[in-house]
Amino acid sequence: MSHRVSDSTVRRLSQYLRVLEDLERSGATTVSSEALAAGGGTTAAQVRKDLSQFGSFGKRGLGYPVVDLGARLRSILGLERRWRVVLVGAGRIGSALFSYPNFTSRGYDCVAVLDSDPVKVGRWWGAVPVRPAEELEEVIRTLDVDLVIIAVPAEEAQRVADRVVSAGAKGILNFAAVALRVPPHVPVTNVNLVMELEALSFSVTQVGKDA
Amino acid sequence: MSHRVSDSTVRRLSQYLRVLEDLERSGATTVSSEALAAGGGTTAAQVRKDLSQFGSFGKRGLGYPVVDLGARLRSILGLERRWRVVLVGAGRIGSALFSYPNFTSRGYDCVAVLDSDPVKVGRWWGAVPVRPAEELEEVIRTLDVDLVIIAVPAEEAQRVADRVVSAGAKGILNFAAVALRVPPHVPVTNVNLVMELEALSFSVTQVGKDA
DNA sequence: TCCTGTGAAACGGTTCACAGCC
DNA sequence: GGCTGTGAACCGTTTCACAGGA
Repeated sequence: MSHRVSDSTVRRLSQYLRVLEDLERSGATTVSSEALAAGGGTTAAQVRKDLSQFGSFGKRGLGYPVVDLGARLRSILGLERRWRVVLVGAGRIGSALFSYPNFTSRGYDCVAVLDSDPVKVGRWWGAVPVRPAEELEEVIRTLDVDLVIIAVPAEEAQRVADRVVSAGAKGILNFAAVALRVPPHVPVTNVNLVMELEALSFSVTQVGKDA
Repeated sequence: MSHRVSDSTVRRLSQYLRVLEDLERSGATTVSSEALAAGGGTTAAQVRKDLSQFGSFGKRGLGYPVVDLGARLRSILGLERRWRVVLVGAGRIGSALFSYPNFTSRGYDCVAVLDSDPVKVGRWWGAVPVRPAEELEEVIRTLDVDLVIIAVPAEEAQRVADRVVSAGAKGILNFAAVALRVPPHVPVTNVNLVMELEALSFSVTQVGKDA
């Protein structure tokens, strides 16, 4: 069971978990692969393949136990522990992320915010003060940080990433529009809003180009 | 040249365009597939395959002309025109998107912001007032809206999407954590920040699980 | 009967390798 | 010589179809 799990599978697991949590609230005890597929925007066969990579949770003829499967997915996704997170770049994107109710409830704790703008330094973000960017390494080490969110302009992102890696953070969520170069033991997840918008305008441009 | 272009290809084109714009500013006239690959985080062969789907822009032995290729990519991605955009949900995510310098410079104009919270209605977002959510259809029709950004809680997202589709918008950028059901002629691009975070924590959990 | 688990087939995207043009 | 354009091989993912347990 230690083979490579694809990225798309993981995203779908996250989606299934959301559906399961809704079902938990509604009191359902079992769920079929078909129902999970409907809620997750995919197919029943896909759901079964995805889940079978991690074991056999379902009962044939019945479906999957809602609570057990939810717990298992949380365990697989690494949501059973809490993650200590630092935000670099005290802009709107970071603030958007922190305002998500799921951010804290899913186990992520923002332990520091940093910014290179002296005007922002010293202000408070909820319970956390904005610190100067120079303190990055110190913060990562002394606050035992796991994940770093990079939300700075593209030109600065690689420099931040280098410092983050050498200070020993375990993963990076990158909002800057550059491909970061980091060693393979530090996973990076990229989110690029402009790229998504452009993918959308491409799709819209394509619609009706097939008559 | 009218075959199906994959989603991943489009995202990469968007990345290449960014690299080309940097090169334009630095005055370079040609660029090799290898250089584009380095800036875009892929391989030279991938760059050539991607571009060859739309024609032959390069000169063998030389590379690609920076300015021409940039223009061509903008045309392919639908960035030669301006897009009229409405934001539904006057929260932080939308505000983050609008604060991106590239949002306006790449051709996106926010023509309206809507929210169901009476406290937010009437406030101004830059040059645009926040309007009540009921006006959605009217706004889409009278302001000739192309794209709608859905940034509302998951429970409300499908209802908003239905109204958006029936009012005739051409595409949706969805920040809500649900798979929207829409007819095939309305492209949807999903951005799910919590899912990205969970994909990251999964990857970090996996690192070192292979010894 | 119902629904999962899973090999096998089909599909699509990426990589390779080289022919062809500058 | 250098670098693009592209068929062919490769590889991972999705879909299919059915065996088998509740």
